[in-house]
Amino acid sequence: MEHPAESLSPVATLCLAILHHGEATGYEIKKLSVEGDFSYFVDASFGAIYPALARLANEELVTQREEVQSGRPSRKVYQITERGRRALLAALSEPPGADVYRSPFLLVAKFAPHLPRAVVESALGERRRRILADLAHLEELEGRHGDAASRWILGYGRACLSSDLAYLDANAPALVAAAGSAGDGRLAAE
Amino acid sequence: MEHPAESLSPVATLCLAILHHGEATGYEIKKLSVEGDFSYFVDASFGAIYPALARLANEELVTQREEVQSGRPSRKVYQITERGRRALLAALSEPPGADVYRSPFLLVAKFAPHLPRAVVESALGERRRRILADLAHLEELEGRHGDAASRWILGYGRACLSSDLAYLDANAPALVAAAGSAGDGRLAAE
DNA sequence: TGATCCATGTAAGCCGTTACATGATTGG
DNA sequence: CCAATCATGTAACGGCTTACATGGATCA
Repeated sequence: MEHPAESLSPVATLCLAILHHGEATGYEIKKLSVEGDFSYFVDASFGAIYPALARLANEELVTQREEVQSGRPSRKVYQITERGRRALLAALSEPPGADVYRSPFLLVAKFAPHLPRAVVESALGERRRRILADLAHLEELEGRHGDAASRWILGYGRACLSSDLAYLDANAPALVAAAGSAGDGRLAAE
Repeated sequence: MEHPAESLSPVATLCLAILHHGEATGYEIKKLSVEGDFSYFVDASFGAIYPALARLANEELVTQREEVQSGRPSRKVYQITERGRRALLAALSEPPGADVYRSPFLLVAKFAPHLPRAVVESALGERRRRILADLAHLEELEGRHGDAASRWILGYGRACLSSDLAYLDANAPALVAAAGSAGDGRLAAE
């Protein structure tokens, strides 16, 4: 049960990255991956995390300790091992894959001339709301983070979101104006 | 063979979106999804596109015409139908999913203190190169696009990439300085 | 002469989501 | 009293990637 580790899956990498900072349960890893400062990497579900942790334990990249609790289900607390640390650092040392940006919103924007004004407006509004929420969340995270690298990446995120918001605010009216300008008969309207 | 369309998969949406602008073969759709101005939406492979087109033809959202060529394999040219247009516009009319940003690079950045300087430097350099390439590519696309909506989304992309680059240029030295500052024994070095 | 472009498709397999199963405790 | 939180896991299903199979034409 000790392969040469054969490179980690994204979820496994996430688990090790989080455990590098301290022990945690699967449940906590999930929360950190969604709300914490790892959400930019992968956004994993339980169905992915639990099996990944089991595999990591099998390969001895993590160890586990069971904590029986009264009233609550018992929790399995995982710790990263020396081998785990090495595997993580090795994975991070090889050239990182390209960043991925997928935007359903931009597709809507591209089709603005073919869509009703209301649809474009609500997509724009929803997007703005989300950027604002992310920004607020980011600033909250910035409040409670000491190490330089964390502040660096949070700053990165803030820079991107800010310019994003600026473009949106400056150019939303233009997109709304373009909406519905192509004659498409009557759309998906009922 | 005519279900109520039951909402489109991302790849199917991509196909319809491209076909909305004019007929194309599976091969061409792939190219446009990688190089063209749809790459921000999904980046599909042949193994995803061909079956998707077959399904769309089955649901009568597209039609196909076979063009026999001498010397070359014959090509299947697809056209979107009225039903296809309606299905696409209906899909785009419901609230778009959240934009996704996944960054292996930021994970490397977060672990900078635990990684050798050379690793951090090369990740930073690679990222810079990619942003520059994307920017150049974007400007090339901007040169040959008439409609307002296309220019809008290209401008959006340019704004994001520019601020991205600016942050990188301003803050790369700080990250390099932080590299290797945590004592990790000897890393993944052999 | 060897890589790349054109061009379609299938099959196996991975990786992950969703839904299900279970159930006490705490907070509104 | 109802919802959410804590907590782990399994099973089914889906969608996409990768590799395979095929092969002439063009370009360096």
